[in-house]
Amino acid sequence: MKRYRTHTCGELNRSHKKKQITLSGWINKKRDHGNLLFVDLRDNYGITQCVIDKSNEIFKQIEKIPLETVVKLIGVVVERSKETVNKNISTGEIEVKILNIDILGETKELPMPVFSDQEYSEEIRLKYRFLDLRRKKIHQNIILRSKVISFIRNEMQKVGFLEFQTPILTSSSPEGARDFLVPSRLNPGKFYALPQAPQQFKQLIMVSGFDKYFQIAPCFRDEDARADRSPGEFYQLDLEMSFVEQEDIFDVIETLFLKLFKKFSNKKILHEKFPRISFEDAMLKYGSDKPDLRNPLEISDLTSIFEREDVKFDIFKKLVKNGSIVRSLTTKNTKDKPRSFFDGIDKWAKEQGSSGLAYFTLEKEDKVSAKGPVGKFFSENSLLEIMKITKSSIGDTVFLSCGKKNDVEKILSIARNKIAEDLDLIDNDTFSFCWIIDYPMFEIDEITKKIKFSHNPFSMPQGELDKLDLINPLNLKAYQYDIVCNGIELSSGAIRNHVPELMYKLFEIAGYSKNDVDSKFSGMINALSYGAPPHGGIAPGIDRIVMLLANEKNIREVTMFPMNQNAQDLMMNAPSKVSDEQLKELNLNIKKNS
RNA sequence: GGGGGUGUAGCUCAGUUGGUUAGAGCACCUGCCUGUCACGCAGGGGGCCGAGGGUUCGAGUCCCUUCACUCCCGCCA
Repeated sequence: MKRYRTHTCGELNRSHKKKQITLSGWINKKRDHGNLLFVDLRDNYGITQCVIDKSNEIFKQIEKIPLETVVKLIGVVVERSKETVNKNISTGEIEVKILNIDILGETKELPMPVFSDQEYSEEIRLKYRFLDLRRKKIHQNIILRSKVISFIRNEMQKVGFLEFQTPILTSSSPEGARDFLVPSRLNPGKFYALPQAPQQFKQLIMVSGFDKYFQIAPCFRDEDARADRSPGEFYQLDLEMSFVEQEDIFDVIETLFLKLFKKFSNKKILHEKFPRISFEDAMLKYGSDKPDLRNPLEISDLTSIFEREDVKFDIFKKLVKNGSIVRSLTTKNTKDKPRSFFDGIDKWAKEQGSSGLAYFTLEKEDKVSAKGPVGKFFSENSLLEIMKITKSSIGDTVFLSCGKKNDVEKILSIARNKIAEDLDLIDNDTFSFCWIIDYPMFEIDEITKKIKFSHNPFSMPQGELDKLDLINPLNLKAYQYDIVCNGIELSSGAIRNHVPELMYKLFEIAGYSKNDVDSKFSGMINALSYGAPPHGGIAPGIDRIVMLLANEKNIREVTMFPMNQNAQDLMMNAPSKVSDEQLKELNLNIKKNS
């Protein structure tokens, strides 16, 4: 006989009846009828109802055992009568008549209940994460995460990818996010950085001839948290392939994601061949490079309408003359919505810091007209043109935003989400994937007005390498792509620049001298000079994939031991002060008053 | 760094216009109850109303400051 258990709490059924068994687990819930006591015993695998009555001399003792005590009990499996079967649990056909019980682990009074589905404050959940993790929903989420990662590993290995580990202590890089730094004891005054991603290493793996690499890679970025962004650390399915073009990477990911999302979710997948949308189109039609394609609303450019003589909307016309643009969102068949609906959206837009959204609804009696506060400014011909551009019809409403391009894109992007939500246009039972492609290589930094890399400095520019227009670098597009699902950016990737001479030129445009590149990216630039294969890759975020599959809005719900928003681990008390001896060894002084 | 929300019993929350001794459910303790599965019933203990200051005859409630948690903006190649 095994010491702690013969079965788990999730496996007993009618076939075990009359058997004497041993179970170990936590007391999830008690229902005390005075002379009859039900005890729900829980472990990782499920819940088993155990029962004892006063005829047993240990009845009084068991009555007093608090919830969440760990016990071992010996009992006999009894089939339940039909009326008392519980269909909600896997063991609901039977119960266990308790013969004896041993307490294995006592509990203090609980800071939070485990059996309840109630929501609790993050503070208490994170401090007592080990209790929180016993709760059903998050327990299942973490198991899902484990299964997802195993599945990915297995699939990647099946198609010939090799899994490698890359260093955790590496060097700081000037591009990208803030680094986490680790002082070096043996090299006083010098620091390691934790990798923001194994970017240079995975390219070096390609130069080393391994052809296809992947890793479930921890990534560290010292930036502020969001609901879908852990402070500090997160995981990527990091992968890189040699001798490939963009579409080869897309194939690998589409195949993997279709299998993965079909296996772990029942939701529909909107397009099995993920649409490719250029960055430019995405910014025009959705105002964002991470569009939610479940949302049918689209944006159109109506700037030219406000250059017409027969349009009298003078405020917008004047702004357009001075370089502003006008874009619109059309909602289908909203003519019967109350005035308060439209004004509510305008008010909301103003709260978001924009100048608001003008709107009119298309009508037709004898001729086409526009109803609404600004409707009178539009001639019939201009309305017909608007209908053509926006693909709208009579009964639809056109919302207008006028301003600088960035501002218009921004407000219409969030208005698109807001209006779709208000009108309930989003099918929550769907995954909508798409690729955003053709990112510009460079962009203008709004603050410094200098040219900087818009995405990844190691990306390969598009076009014949000897004909690249380096004079007008803002026109350069890169083999750089994002994959988006339901409006969530899952990953960026790129075909890499494996030509050192070109790399120097591109970095020069972004303001890095040859010496800068040689010293900051020494490992990689050096390697590219010794026969580097064309290569590319991508790195989808594991946490966000699991969030989508678990239908969770917060990354902490799929992370076993997350930090809070201030990047503190309330359970382990990290970060913490260290001793003077430790500091001395590392040659560090802490500034006073800080 | 900036903006919003929340903070009352171990936990989840209610608390009216500023007015007696701050309530409920769960948990905990006592008692009753042999078919519950969020069991039920009766009773009990448990409160620096996040902290500090102010207004007032009187503050959980109004004002100021501050702290914690959270959401968002900035940031995240």
